[in-house]
Amino acid sequence: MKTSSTTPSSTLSERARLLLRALVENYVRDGQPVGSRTLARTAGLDLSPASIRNVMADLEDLGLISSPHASAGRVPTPLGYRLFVDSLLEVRPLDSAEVRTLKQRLTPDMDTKALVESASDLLSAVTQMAGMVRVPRPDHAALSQIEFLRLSGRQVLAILVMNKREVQNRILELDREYSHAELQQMANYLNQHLAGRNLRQAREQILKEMKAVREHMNTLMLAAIELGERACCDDEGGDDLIFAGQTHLMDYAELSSVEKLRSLFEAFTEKRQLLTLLDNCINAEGVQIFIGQESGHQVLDDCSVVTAPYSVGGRIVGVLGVIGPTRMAYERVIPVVDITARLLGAALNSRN
Amino acid sequence: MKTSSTTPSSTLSERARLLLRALVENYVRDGQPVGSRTLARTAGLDLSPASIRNVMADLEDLGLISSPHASAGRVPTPLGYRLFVDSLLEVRPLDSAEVRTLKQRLTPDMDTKALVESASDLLSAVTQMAGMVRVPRPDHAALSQIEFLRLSGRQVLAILVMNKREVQNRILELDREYSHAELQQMANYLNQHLAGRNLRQAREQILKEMKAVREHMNTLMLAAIELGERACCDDEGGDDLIFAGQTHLMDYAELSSVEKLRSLFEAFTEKRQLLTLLDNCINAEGVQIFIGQESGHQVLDDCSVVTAPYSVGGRIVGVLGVIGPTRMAYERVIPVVDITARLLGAALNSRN
DNA sequence: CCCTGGCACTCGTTGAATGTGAGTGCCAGA
DNA sequence: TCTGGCACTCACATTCAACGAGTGCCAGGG
Repeated sequence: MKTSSTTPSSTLSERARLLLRALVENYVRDGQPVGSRTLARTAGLDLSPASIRNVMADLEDLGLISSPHASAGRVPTPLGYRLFVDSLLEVRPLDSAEVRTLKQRLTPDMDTKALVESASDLLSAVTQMAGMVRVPRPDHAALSQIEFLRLSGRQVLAILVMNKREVQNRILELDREYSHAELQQMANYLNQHLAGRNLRQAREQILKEMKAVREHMNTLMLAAIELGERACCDDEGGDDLIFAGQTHLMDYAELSSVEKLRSLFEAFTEKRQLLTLLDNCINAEGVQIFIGQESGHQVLDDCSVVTAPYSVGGRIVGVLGVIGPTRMAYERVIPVVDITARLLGAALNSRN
Repeated sequence: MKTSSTTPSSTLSERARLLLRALVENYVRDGQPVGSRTLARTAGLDLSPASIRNVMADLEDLGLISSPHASAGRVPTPLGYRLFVDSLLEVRPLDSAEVRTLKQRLTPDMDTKALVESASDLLSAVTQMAGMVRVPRPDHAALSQIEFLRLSGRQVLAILVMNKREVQNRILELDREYSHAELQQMANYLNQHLAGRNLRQAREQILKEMKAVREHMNTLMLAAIELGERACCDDEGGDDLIFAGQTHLMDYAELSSVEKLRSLFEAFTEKRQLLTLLDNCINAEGVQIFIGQESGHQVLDDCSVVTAPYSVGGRIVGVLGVIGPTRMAYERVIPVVDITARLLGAALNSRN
């Protein structure tokens, strides 16, 4: 922020950096290509449009900006946005009133499903884009109680009560018939050893005790462990990405060609692509941003995706994020996604 | 089909009827206003364009057709479509190969949720429009087993196994604490008296026996009945309208203005309006058709909705249908919706 | 009386010509 | 190194004319 020529960090003159930043800010605000004159007025630098044109030519050579056509202004390229978010952007933290509002909508007295849906709604409402939340991995959920119900023959219904209120069922096909008493006995055994632990801990515990247990019980316990692993938070398997506010995307001129919308909405119903994208973010440190083609999914070529993982008890259990046009107010969206992830994690956590 | 002037049934000359029918068919096929010459060629009547123009003028006066502008052809109005479907349309039954294909995708070995989703998918795939299915009222589902699980204090988890494989949970807040033994006893009692019946029968049965039962049990049984009433098929309450293929609607020129699409898709996420519309159809005899504004919901002003109730064991338990542009191939869509409703009902039925 | 051909008229659509304005690139001078 | 000036480029809007599909109406013929 001091030298007036090139900075070592970026091979870009301070002036160029300032101009790029001003250009992105202008374009994000107004949505129209910005020309040298506008930039001369708004960038704060005391330069003539002509000088600015020179710098803009450089920026264009570097692939950071481009003009839609000869006599229009310039528009940031994905590369330009990338540089902007990486080193030019000043994330303004949300003001505390906003944070409070968010917090009110994510309170520990809600169950997992309600929390996830609320988070998704909030993301979309606050950013005016599409929100999405990967439902939390059930690992962290505290196992309150486990019970087996004999259905018929070898079929047993396993009932897991998590977090005291949330119930999961799974029908298990067993290797042989078990009597009502046997099932009861096994449930008791499991409850004794597992109640209060989360699924992960429960699994470890089971593995530890496995060897000490009579042979004919192992299989059932293995089944129970498997059940725990497969059990997915709240909803019935696979359908574990919650969207909100997709229709907001119809308001953005850059996406409003019907074909683009079509493929986007197909991706929303299909979910697969977005799931893989989010799952790749699950190990990221914090907020992660995919600009344009960076996501690697063609449907999202004209979009940016901002994601953040959220964690419970120090362990990352899910990811959330928003989808919008590349032209989005990153300096606002980033803190919103960040805070929402924290608040969701906190709410999930302090609920146990 | 005989008199050459006006028929008593409709105040419309046979010629006018034939022309209206040809006009609708042409317009539905090509999507463009149809003029007198085209009609002269395709309607089968051996008339000159000029004569046809005279008839078209009459039809326009009656509000059955209208011209988008002076020098375009004519287009059916909603009223015109209405007359068409009411008395001009010849529903061609589906050929048996198609029926077989549908049948293969709706087999009794699927659970309720899978069946409903499959039906919705089929509707949208076959018609190339949006399909929707109201999930069946649980009344018809056969209660295989009921069990109570003590959670904490007065909270009890009720577990209903329906149709041998489908599980529903509901947490009940009771008036006092019940011991494990008491709960077991009550479950046994209920199972003895209710197993195998469907929820409606179970409810009646309960009401009958109520007076004969000890006082302190009544409340729990009432709770159980209430549970049964509230219990909703498969999914967790309220979310009981399954869509498929909404994106197909983006392909129709008459809907592809972004604002129309926006409000349509908002209606899809909101669901409320469509639910009320469908719920109004639940008492209809068979296929019901809403053309344009007939639905009474502004979002659907440019759409037509074709619905049909489906039933299990003679009782109507749900409704399904499709949404598409008013300009749709009614003579094909109607039998598709009809058959799908029958097949879904049959699959649900023969599963018990 | 109904049907038909003819004709004038309407009106959207297309395409070319034109002007306008925003913005650029480059150059010469301070 | 910055700046004003100037020619140039395009997208966009406007105008205008030609076109064509289709209508409404009228007068003549079966």
